[in-house]
Amino acid sequence: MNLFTDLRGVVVDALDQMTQANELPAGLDYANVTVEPPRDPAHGDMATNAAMVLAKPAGMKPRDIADRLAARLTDPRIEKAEVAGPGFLNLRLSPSVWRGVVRTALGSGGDFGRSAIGSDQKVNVEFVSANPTGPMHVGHVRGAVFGDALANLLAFSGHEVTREYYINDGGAQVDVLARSAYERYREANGLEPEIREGLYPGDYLIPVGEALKAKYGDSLLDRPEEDWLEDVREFATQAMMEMIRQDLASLGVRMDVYSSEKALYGTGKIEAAIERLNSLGLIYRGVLEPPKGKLPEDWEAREQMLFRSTAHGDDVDRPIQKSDGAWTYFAPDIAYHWDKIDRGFDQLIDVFGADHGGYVKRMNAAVKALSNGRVPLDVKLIQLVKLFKNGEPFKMSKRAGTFVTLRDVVEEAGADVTRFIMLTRKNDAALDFDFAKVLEQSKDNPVWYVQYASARVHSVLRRATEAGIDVSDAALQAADLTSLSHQAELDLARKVAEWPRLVEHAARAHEPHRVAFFLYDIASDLHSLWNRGNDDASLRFLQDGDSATSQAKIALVRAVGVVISSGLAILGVTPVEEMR
RNA sequence: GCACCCGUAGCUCAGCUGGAUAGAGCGCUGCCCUCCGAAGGCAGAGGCCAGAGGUUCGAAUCCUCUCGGGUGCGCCA
Repeated sequence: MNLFTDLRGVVVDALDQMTQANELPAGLDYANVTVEPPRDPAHGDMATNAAMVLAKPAGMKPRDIADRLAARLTDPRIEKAEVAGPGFLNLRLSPSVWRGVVRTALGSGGDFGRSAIGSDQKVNVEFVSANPTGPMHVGHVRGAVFGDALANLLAFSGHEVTREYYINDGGAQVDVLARSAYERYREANGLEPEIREGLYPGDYLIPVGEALKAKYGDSLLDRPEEDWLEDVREFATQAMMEMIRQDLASLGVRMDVYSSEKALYGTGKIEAAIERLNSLGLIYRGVLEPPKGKLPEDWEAREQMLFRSTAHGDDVDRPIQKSDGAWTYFAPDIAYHWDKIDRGFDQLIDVFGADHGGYVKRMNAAVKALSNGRVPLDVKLIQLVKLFKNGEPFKMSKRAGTFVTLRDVVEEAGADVTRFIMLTRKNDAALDFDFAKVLEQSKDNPVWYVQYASARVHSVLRRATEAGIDVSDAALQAADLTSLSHQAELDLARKVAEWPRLVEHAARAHEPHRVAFFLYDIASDLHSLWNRGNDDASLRFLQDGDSATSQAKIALVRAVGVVISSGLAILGVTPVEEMR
């Protein structure tokens, strides 16, 4: 329930009345009728496009429809309805509407803006899914923050959300991990490690080697690989996952489910998924055309098992078995997504790095086929983050195996700042992250600016309390708000009213960055009003000797604080109460 | 060669799934501190929304093509 949908209901009711009075033909489709705040506040508080949308199907002039619609809008909340421009109907709302919004925000506390658009919707958000071969690096951070914030946003809009991590522990890379760890194990036993080309050279495997020694002593030394590979792989993978879990925790991310790729092998799940596709006539043996442009040197035509993904919108069919009969990476992925469908999710979201863009169509095709078109899959591609320090590119030397880790970023910038900044860009746009800038205390830094607003809200509450004014939610809610009458104050209240609508739009679009931008906006409005108090004493939040008026203004400030807090909660950022 | 993403103010980016005169920050110009926090605020200049067609009451947004940038393209994951 929010103001905008309420008012749309009022407009639709009026349209129905017009239909009954034969002022409109029956059977019109209202789907495109909107009621939204106009960009230009001079046009009023709300505007509806009803007359323009209906003009053609009704065979009438827009302004005629608008005039009659205006006459039927008798809801007390609407003070004035006037036709403007090509046929917009601009609505001016009673100030009491905005005061009511303030009261609602205070009354529902942290739940203000919570929506039910996702009720009965089970959503699975798969994100991070970093290979368990090392600590998380900066490239994973953005995906982790995005996925977590999106999950928060969906939960806030009523969805039942599962956060899930897919562990790629079934491929060749975990064998490489095992061999790398084995060298560190030899090192722990006093031998010289041989970190050959292709192995993981990072220091983070040294403690794993030591732990292997603690567990196995010297019993694995000088044994052929087949004797130890499986055990060491299992051990090292678990160690890596423990490290990743800790990395995620340091960012404030907690997964609900960890799914293992390896666990799909040998259980018949992959075979079952492929058989399911086969029964749909989507599996065949064939030879793919050679890739155009960049032809691999050793390319030769080979027959393999293919998935007819072109039947569901892909450009070419995709191999699910290598020519030697082993599964490609795609096969367990199909099985995994089928498993998710099977677990009853109504909606799947995959958060991938942008380099997986070529994977989207085939995954969509697979999910469409497996779910019979029932379960939508939205793959969110996360563009890369470019690190800077004082404008200079922050280099990571891959050769040395010393990449910038998630831990480095969090230790340098802090989890809150990192999370907020990562969400100040649309997911599919590249993002610059400058360690110096994100910690800067200026308006150029959105985190700081929003936190500053949060601090100001608390500052007002503290000072009011010192002045003996009751600022409990109950008291503020009961306060007489009629003194909130200045346009600047009503504008801020209007901004508060937009919060529930923004949540719904952001949730539907799967775009948590909109929350960050909104917070910046409302923070800016609060700062602006605060500053007007410098010139116009009547706009100050604390009015000396007039606790009733003060309470009304504080109620507004507090309502802004409620929005900032719940917005930051969606982003996973802790609001500050004081600037230090 | 093909697919996907991107192209909006000098710079970095928003733009509410098609609405009215396209917005914000930085930078630039000019104002504002006996003032609840000036780590700020207010105002101004700055745009052919890459380009060309199309769809319609109406396009930065949808469609087609062109140009430019990024990513990806079987036997890696």
